[in-house]
Order: sequence, then C-alpha cells, then structure tokens
Amino acid sequence: MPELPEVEVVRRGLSDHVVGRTVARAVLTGSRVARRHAAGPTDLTDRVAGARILAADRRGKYLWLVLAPPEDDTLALVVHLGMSGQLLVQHAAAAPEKHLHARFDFTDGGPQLRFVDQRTFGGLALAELHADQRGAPDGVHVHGIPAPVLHIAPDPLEPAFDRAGTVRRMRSRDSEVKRVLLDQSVVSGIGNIYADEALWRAGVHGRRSASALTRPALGRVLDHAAEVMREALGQGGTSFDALYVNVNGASGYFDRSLAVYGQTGRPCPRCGTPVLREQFMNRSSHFCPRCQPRPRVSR
DNA sequence: CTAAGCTCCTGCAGGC
DNA sequence: TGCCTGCAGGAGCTTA
Repeated sequence: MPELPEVEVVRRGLSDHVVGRTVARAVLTGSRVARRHAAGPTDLTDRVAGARILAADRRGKYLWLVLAPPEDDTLALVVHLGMSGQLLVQHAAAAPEKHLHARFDFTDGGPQLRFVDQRTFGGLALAELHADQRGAPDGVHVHGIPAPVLHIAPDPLEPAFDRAGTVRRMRSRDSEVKRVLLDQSVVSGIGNIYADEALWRAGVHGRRSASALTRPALGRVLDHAAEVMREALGQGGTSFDALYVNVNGASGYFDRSLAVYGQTGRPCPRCGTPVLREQFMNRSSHFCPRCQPRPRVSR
C-alpha cells in the first residue's frame, strides 16, 4: 500500500521523467478516475492539454504536478494513489494495462505518463494552488498547496515539520494513539504498515489513549515513524527503474525489514515473543504483546 | 469542532 | 472444480 515513502519514490520518478515537458493531451477511461474533479472529466482533459509541467510536489500521501497552462494561472493536477494506484512512464507503443484509467501524451513525443489502478480508490483532480496554511515556508512547496490538500497536515519528512506542535495536537485527541497516527489531518503520510512499525519501535500499543501518553512518549512514536519511513525510502529507491514509476505494496525491498506488519506468529525481532494480529478499525494491527503491552483499562 | 462507522473497489486465499 | 466469504485498506462522507 502506498504510504509516504512509496509516494515519494513516485514523486522522484515524476521529477526525473515528466517535469519540464508539455502535455499534448490527456485521455481518461471512464469517469471514476476523475470523480473528485467536480467540473468533470472533460474539463480536466481540456485544461491539462498544452500545459507545461513545472514541478512534482508531495505532502503526505498526496502528490501533485504543478502545471502552467498556456493561457491560465498555475494549477495542480492532484494525484492520490489510494490502495493500488500506479503512475507509469511508458512508451506509447506499449499495450494498455488492464486497469489503465488515464494517459498523458507529451508534445515531445516521448514516453507517456499513465495512471493504472486496480482497486480504483485512487484518482486525479485539477485544483488551484493556495498559500500553505499548515506548514512554515520550507523551500519545497514554493508553488503552494492544492485546495484538496489544504486539510492535510505536514508530514514528518518535511523540512519545516513542527514536531512539538504535532505532539501537542496528538495529545489533545481523545482517541487511541494508532487512530491519531492514521489521521492525516494530525500528521500525514503514515498508513497502516508504518503505524504498526513505528508503534512497535516505540514499544507502545496502538490502543493506548493518545491523551494518556506523555509528550516525550508521543515524540518518540513520531520520531520512530519518521525514521522507519526514511529507512523505507532509502530502500525503495533501489528498485526504481528508469521507465517505470511504480508503487505496489511496501516500497522496494523494505518488506524484508518489517518487524511486525504481516508477521503474525513470527518472533518479535526484539524479544522473540510471537507477533499478534488483531482487528482494529476494520483492518489489522500487528504488535508484540511483550514489548507493547495492551492498555490495562479499556477505553 | 471532534470521533467513529460506512463505503467505494478488485483480486486472491482459504474453506467446503 | 467451483462457489462463497473474508480480507487487503485510504480517505471522503455521514452521523451523532
């Protein structure tokens, strides 16, 4: 599942292969891929045609291309990969993928950009760019933040990430700490995999109440989340192919480094106790019952 | 405002 | 072999 490291791998691929080029035309298959674009799929394809791509930006799991249309203000093509979305840089002659939903041709006649998504939780939208309301100026989001991303909190790998402020906000929540970690309006980029890994590294059970944890403990959880995502990003880069901007599952080879996620029954790398899996928010949580004791009092 | 539940979707694993 | 169920889960939306 694409979380921050996987999305960043894709962003870098776009930066290398798409930024600086001019879109000749966009072709959408069906309307679902653009369902978040209120003005409709035709509006999207019309306005993207002829636009030069100035940058590829990201916040959390959201990705966007900064576009300079021929006769309009700068705007963003926002991409969310959802569960199974992929952006591929593909030769025009390559056969269409089974779940191909969007295609972008360029004026240089070079490789196309394709959006492929099996489970169609992902999608595309055109949006205006606004001044960043959530983060400090960081030299990264120089073009601003697209409207659909304004409610998303800065992620822990942004240069201007406000660690202390995020800890305060986490602690103010009357909810379980894993829920808070997954809430993209509190801190972004963390999904189920890295939440489980961060909580294991910090020795905190995800069902502990965020407001009952100390600020230093929450700070450690946050630091571990940043660290595990940084490590995954380091390994995700190794599987990057020049013409293939891919995301599917944990990035690159990092799945070999997972301590608890998907490791049910296998020994905890720290103490050897078998890893447990339990239902949480209609999905799964993986943890070590010894390193991460359950809270004593049910909430 | 916050918190929690529902829902979208396809492919695959496992049980019988 | 084939059918069914459950599971994978990000995040917008609805409800309270």
